[in-house]
Amino acid sequence: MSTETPNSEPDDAEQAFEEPDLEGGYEPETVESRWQRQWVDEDVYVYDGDPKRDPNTVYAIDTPPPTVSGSLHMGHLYGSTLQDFAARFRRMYDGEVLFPFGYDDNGIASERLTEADLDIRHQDFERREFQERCREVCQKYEAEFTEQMQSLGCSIDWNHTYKTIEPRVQRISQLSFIDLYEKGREYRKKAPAIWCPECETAISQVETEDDERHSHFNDIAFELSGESPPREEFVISTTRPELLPACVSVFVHPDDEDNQDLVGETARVPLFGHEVPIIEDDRVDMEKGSGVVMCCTFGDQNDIEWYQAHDLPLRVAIDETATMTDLAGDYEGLSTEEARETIVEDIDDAGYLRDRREIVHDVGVHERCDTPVEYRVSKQWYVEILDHADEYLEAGEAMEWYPEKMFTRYRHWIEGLEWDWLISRQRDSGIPFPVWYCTDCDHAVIAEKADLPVDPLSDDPPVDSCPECGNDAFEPEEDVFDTWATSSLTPLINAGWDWDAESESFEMDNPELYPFDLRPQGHDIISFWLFHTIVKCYEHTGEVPFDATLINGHVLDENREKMSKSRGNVVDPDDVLAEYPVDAIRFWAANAAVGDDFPYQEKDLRAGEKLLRKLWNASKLVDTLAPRKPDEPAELEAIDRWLLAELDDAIVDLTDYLEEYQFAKARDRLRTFFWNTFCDDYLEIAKTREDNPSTQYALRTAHRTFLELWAPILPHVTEEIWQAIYAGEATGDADAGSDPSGDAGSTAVADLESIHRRDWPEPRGYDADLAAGETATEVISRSDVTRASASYRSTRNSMPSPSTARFPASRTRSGT
RNA sequence: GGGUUGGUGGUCUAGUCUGGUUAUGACACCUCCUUGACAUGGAGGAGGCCGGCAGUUCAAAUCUGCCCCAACCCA
Repeated sequence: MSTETPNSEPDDAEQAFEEPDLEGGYEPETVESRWQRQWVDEDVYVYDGDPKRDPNTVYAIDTPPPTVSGSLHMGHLYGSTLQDFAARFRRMYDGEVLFPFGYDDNGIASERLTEADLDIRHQDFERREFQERCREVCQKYEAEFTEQMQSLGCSIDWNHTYKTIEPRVQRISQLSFIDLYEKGREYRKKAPAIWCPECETAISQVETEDDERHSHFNDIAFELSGESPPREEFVISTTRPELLPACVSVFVHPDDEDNQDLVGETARVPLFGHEVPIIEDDRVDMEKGSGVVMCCTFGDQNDIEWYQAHDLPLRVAIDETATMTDLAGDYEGLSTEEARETIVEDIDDAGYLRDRREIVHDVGVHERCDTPVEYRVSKQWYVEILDHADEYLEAGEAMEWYPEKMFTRYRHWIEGLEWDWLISRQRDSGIPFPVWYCTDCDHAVIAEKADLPVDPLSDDPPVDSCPECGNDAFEPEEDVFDTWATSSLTPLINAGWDWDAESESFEMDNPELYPFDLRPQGHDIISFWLFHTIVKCYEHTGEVPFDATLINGHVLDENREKMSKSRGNVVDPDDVLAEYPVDAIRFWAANAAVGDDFPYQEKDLRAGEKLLRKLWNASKLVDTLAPRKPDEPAELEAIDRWLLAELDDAIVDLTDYLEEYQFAKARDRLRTFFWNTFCDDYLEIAKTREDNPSTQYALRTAHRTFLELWAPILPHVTEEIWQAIYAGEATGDADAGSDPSGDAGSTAVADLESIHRRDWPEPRGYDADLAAGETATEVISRSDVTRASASYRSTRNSMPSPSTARFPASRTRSGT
């Protein structure tokens, strides 16, 4: 073993299992991928599910599955690394851990990815056929993504993965719909909904965002009709003159003295000629334009409120593709943009345009395609949430928030809710509603739970005739669920929630997992993903689905600026991984206070590399200073007792920090103790006490503990050192380790004694001896260390025996 | 426009809730050191009016008010 030459056997060097040893320097580029492969091959992180397990001995994480819309970015890398810190710590500390992984591939995002990737349009395909294309494209991206994820070395249970489009999940999603329907929490209603004319679907409030757009404010004169009008005309300002044909009324603020005379009069819409009432309402913004405003079907959310409050008629001038309808007369068939320009010209020609000026204003756009949204009346399915808002708030209060301050965001979001949750989407790719409608009375027929998953487009309804009217003809629901309707079920998916026909109730395959211990996610998705998940799970189970939620911040660029493609400051994880060890990246990731945004910093990656090297080199030194398994002396000497007392303190602190997800504090505490106290002070002293059994015992005890304490943060290097020195010793068998002749990975060692499955260190009780600590601290003051080292040096020069000769076992064990 | 969070040596940050040593550490910088793992190491040093203004207090990075700046969330 010790005579192994670096470049022998170039032919199958890759294939053969490389026995870890401490020769030479640490080589992360080969070591890390080797362990990543082996951890997966040997099921080191597989959750050993047992429904009867005491829930308190299981630490279950519910990870939000990434949307399939592209490749891995720094946010994924950072988020999964934080989750992995928690998972690895808990696996050692608590026992079993479920760290699952999934893909959210049933929604608009993956549908648009497919269109872009294949350069096709969903409209040009049959639904089934288009869905096939989606599956193919997603599969390709998912395979790539999985590979990238695995190269991060996260302790994910790769046997426990799911896709939100797979049949099992489709069944859960449809069961969820039926359960909420039976509980009276869902309704189908014809009502105004936010509509994306590009995607041609209704969308929910959370899918819109504001975007600054250039536009024009047009001052348009309206004439008063009526018997004896108080004046001839008034002026309204609008950015959307194409909505004139949809105008249904004009509003004036009750406090607007200048325009009070208009209230109760009737106005004639220019160009289109129809007459509309002038009404007062305090929702008018008096500061904007002339203070007089027109209400249309529908320009914005105010229009909808007025439509409902004043019982106004509907005048639909724009259809689902943002094309003018016949109501627009001559303008029928034009797009809204074309109509806007043409109508302004015609209004000008007719002498009604009083002014036109350029403005920049915020427009609601669909977050997926940046298209300004419209508001359309259509028949949609809703989940009722507004009436339970208080309960959802209480559910949020019942959870632990890390950091605590993030709860405020959740509270504000709930307090600002204005719409029930719209869950139907007029799309091709997605999970279908398990619903048919009677062609006669429109009664909704819901699928039988046993038949799920179903697709009403190809499956028959469970009844032959309508239970309401006896009619025997049905029409399938063509809509599919909103992505969030399914991705809000991940705790139930992970716990194996299903309808049990025998007991006639919902049950879980792994009830010990639910409620989940931790829900990690970025702070940007608190308001919808986390919120929707709480809504769904709470309604289904009556329980808050998570004990705690961990909110991570965003990764910024080196100048603390948000990464964005347009700015060109995006850091690609592949580039970082090519240059730095994963463990060094993890060391960087542990640096931010949880919840804070923090910059990507190469110098922190270099600091991580230095630490790996230090850990490696210190391990080499320890290995030459003490036998691998020294006996515990009856009495420890003061200096050694002091070290172990300090170690106890570090264990206590570290355990507290990691339990509270304070990764940055854990990292700094351990680094300082390891580097400054252990390496700089204690190792120097230990060099002078080589044959001392007390020191040998303390050295080895501390070294093993350091590896265990570092394991959650630096899993690769600690595993490599552990395997090189300590693995296999428990049995004492000669064949501990592996069978080098075995044929590569597939038949690898049956039971790898991974450091990551060891028990988390516990204090050994040395902290009680404070007096020794006091004395010892004085002993290792700088001058003493220097003097001790110097004196050792002078004696050593006349002593021939190399330390390695004294412990031959340390060099040959692995070779036997 | 409303809300939330943050602003600490050149850079990133700890400390702020619970006021009280010389304000923490890392990186960068300067000086010295080839001491049996590590010079990608070690020892030492310089560098901060803790965003601004006012207030409370014997005492303020820390508490209060106002202002400025940045990011995010919601309009």
